[in-house]
Amino acid sequence: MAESGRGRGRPRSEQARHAILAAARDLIAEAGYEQLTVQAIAARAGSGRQTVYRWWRSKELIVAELVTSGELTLPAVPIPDTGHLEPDLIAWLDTIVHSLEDPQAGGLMLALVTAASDNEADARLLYEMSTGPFHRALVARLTQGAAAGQVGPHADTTAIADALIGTVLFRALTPGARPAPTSAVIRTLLGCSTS
Amino acid sequence: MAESGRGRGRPRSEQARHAILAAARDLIAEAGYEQLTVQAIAARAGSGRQTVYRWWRSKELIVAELVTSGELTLPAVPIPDTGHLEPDLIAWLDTIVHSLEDPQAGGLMLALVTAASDNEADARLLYEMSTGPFHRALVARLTQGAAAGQVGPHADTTAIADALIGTVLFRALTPGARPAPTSAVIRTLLGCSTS
Amino acid sequence: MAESGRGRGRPRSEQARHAILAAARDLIAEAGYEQLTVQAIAARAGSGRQTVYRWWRSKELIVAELVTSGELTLPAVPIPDTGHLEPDLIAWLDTIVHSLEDPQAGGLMLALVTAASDNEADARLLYEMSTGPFHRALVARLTQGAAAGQVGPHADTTAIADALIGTVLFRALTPGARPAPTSAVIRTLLGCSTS
Amino acid sequence: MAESGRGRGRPRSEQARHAILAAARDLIAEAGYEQLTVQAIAARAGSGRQTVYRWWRSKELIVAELVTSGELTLPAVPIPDTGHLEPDLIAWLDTIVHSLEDPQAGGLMLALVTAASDNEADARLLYEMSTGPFHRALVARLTQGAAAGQVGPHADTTAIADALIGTVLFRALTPGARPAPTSAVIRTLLGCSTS
DNA sequence: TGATAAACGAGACGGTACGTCTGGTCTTACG
DNA sequence: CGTAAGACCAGACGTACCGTCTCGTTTATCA
Repeated sequence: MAESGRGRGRPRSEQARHAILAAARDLIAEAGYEQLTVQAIAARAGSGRQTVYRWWRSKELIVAELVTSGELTLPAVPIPDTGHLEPDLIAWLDTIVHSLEDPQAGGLMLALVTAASDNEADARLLYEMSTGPFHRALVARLTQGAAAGQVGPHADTTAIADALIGTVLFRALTPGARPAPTSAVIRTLLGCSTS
Repeated sequence: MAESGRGRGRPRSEQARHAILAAARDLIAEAGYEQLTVQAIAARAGSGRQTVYRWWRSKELIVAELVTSGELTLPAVPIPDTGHLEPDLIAWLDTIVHSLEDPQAGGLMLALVTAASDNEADARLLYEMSTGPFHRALVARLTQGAAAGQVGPHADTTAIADALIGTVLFRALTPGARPAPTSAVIRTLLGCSTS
Repeated sequence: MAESGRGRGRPRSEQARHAILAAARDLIAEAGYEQLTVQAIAARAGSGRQTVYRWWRSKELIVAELVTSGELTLPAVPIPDTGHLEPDLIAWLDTIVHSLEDPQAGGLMLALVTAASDNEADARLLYEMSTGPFHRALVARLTQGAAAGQVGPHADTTAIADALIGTVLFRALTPGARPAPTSAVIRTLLGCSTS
Repeated sequence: MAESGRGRGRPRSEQARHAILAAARDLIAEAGYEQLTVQAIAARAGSGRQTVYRWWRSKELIVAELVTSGELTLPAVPIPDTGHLEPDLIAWLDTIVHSLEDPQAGGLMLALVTAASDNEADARLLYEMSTGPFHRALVARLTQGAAAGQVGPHADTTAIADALIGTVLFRALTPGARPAPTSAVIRTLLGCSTS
C-alpha cells in the first residue's frame, strides 16, 4: 500500500513545525543569526532537537523556510506604477533604503548572507528565495517601462535589475558607511530615455 | 615620558602575530571561513592558543585585522585603459566575476561579511578597506571616460561605481545564479555615449 | 509510583559508566594518579568528556566511586591461619609490604589519599572502604589468637590492628625508607605471649 | 681558589628566597596544598616566576624546604621524660593527636602526603624530613626506656617507633573516622615490661 | 670607574588540561 | 510510528597554569 498508508503512524505535527519556525524567527530578531543554535530553537519551540533535524537538515534551511513561508522576509516593497518608470524606481529605492535602516531588516540581510555559508547549494536557495521576488518584480516593471520607451536604448532590463539589487545589497552591508543611493543611480541606470 | 613603562617583560613576538595572521589567511583560502577555528589557526601558526587570544579577542577580529592590514583582500584587478571605456570595463568586470568563482575569493567575501557583522563599529572600515580601492579606481577611470564623452549624459560616476560594485557583491554572494551578461551590464550603466 | 517520571529521555548508559570507571582504574594502575586526566579517561573509555562530567563532578569522585564500589582496592591479602599467630602475621605483613612495592598499589594509595583530601565528607567512607576489610580481618585473627593465648596480656586487639595498618600506610607512603624488619614489628606488637 | 669567581654577577637575593617560602607557607595555610600554584606563590612573594624556579625545581621541593627550614612543620611535640616511659608516651600521643585536630596541621599532613606525588625521590625526602625527627626522638626515648627495663623483652625500638608513627598517620588521614588511639596502643606496643 | 655578568621583576611564549557548550545521532517512554 | 526528552560521542570554546624564554633593570665583581 505504497501511498494509501499516508496516515500510518502518528502524523507529523504541523504545530511543532510552526513552533520551530516561530522560535527561529524570534531568536533571529532578538539576538541575530550568529547566536542562533538548534538547541535554543528547540527549547524555545518546546520541541525536541531531533524533531528539528527531522524537518530540516540544517539551521540554514530553517531560515530558508522562514523566508519562503513569508514568516521572515525582507520588507516587501511593491514597486509603484504611476506609468512613469523613473520616479517610480526612485520612490522604490528611497523606501527600501529607508526600511533597511531598521536594524531587524538589516540583521536579516546579514543573516541571509551569513547563512549562505560555504554551502553553495544553500546559498543559491537562500538568494533565490530572498532576492528572486525582487529581481522578478524589477524586471517586470522595467520591461513594462521599456515598452513605453522609458528606458534608454542601450539598457538591458536584467542588467538594470542586477545593478539595482547589487546597489541595495551594498548599501545594506555598509550601513552609514556611504551616502545613500540617490536618484542619480536610477537616472544612470535608465540612461537616456526618449521620454 | 609616558611610554617608559612600555618595555616590561618579554616583548610580544611580532613573528607569532604574523604567523597567526598568515595561518588564518591560508586556512580561509583553503577551507573557507565557516571551517575556521582558533584551534586550527594556532596549530598551523605553530603557536599556542593563548597567544592567539592575547592578540585578538575573537576570530572575527583576526579577519578584520587581515582585511585592514591589507593581507586579505579581494584580488586586485586593475582596470585596463585602452582609451575605450566600454570594452575596458567589460574586460574588467569579466575578469573580476571570473576570479570570484575561485572559492578562495568567495570565502573571503563571506569572511569579510561575517567579520563585519558582529563588529559593527569597524564594519565601515572593513568595507572601506575591501571595496574602497575598487570604488576609487572605478571613479577615476569613469571620470576620465566621461571627459572623453564615453559616458552617457545622465550618468553619475559615483552612482555607476556603486552599482558596479554592488553587482559584483551580488554575484559573489549568489554563486551559480543566473547573471545578466557582463557586457549588457556595462552598456546599461554607461548609457548612450557619444562615441 | 514516585519513580514514574524517571524514564523520559534516553537512559544513561551503564556501559559508558563502567567503561569510564575501568579506564580510570587502568590509567591509575599504568601511570599513577598524578598523571590521571579526565581527557585521558574519556579517550580510553571511548566516551565523550561530557559523559564523564555527567556522572561525576570531579576526577576525585571517580576515584571515590572506584574505591567505594570495590573496583579499586588495595590488593586483598588473606591472613594465613596455621594456628600460629605470630608467623601468620609475619607472613601476612611481608606479603603486603611486598605488594606495595608494586607502583600500581602505591599509586592507588596516593589516589586514595588525594581523593579523600578534597572530599572531606566522604573521607571516612573512603578510608573505611579501603582499610576496613584489613582492619576487620586483623581483629578477627588477633581475637582468635588471643583466645589461644598467643597475644601478650597487655595487648588490645583493636590497638594492634590500628598500629599494623598504620605501619603499612607509613611504608606505602615512604617508599625505600629504612623500615624495621617485619618480624620485629609483629613480635613487638604481640608482646610476650604464653606460647 | 677555583671558586673565587662565584660572585661575578648579582648575588642571589636571600630576601626573595624567604619571601617565596613565606608566601608558599601562607598560601598552604589559607587554601591548602592542592590549590597551591607557582604563579600564586610568585605573585604573593612579589617575585618573578623564574626566580622561584631558580631556587627550586618544583613546587614539592618548596614544601620540602619549608619543612626543613622549620617554617612549616608538624607541631613539634617533645616527648616528655619523667623517667616513666609508658605515661610519657601516652601523654605524647594524646598531645599529638589533639594537635592534629587543628585543621592547619591536618592539612599540612595531607599536603606532605600529596606532595609525595609520584616522584619517589621527593617522597622520600619529604618523609625523611617530616617524620625523621619524630622517628629519631621516639627511638631515643624508647632506647632509654628499654635500658631502664620499661620495654617488653620482645619489643624492638625501631618497630615501636614505626608502629606509633603509623598509628598517628592513620589517625591524621582519617579524622574522626575512628576512635582516637588510646593508651591501649602504648601498652600494647610496650608489651609486658618488668616495671 | 666603567665594563661585564648574573639575578631580578615582568610577562609573552608553546603547551596541556580544564569544565562548558553545541552539533548531530541514538535510544528510551508516551500518545 | 512520530514525538519530547535527554544521553551519547565528538570537538571547539575560552581560561588557568605549566615550565621556558626574552626583555629592561639592578647590583655585584673585576679590570
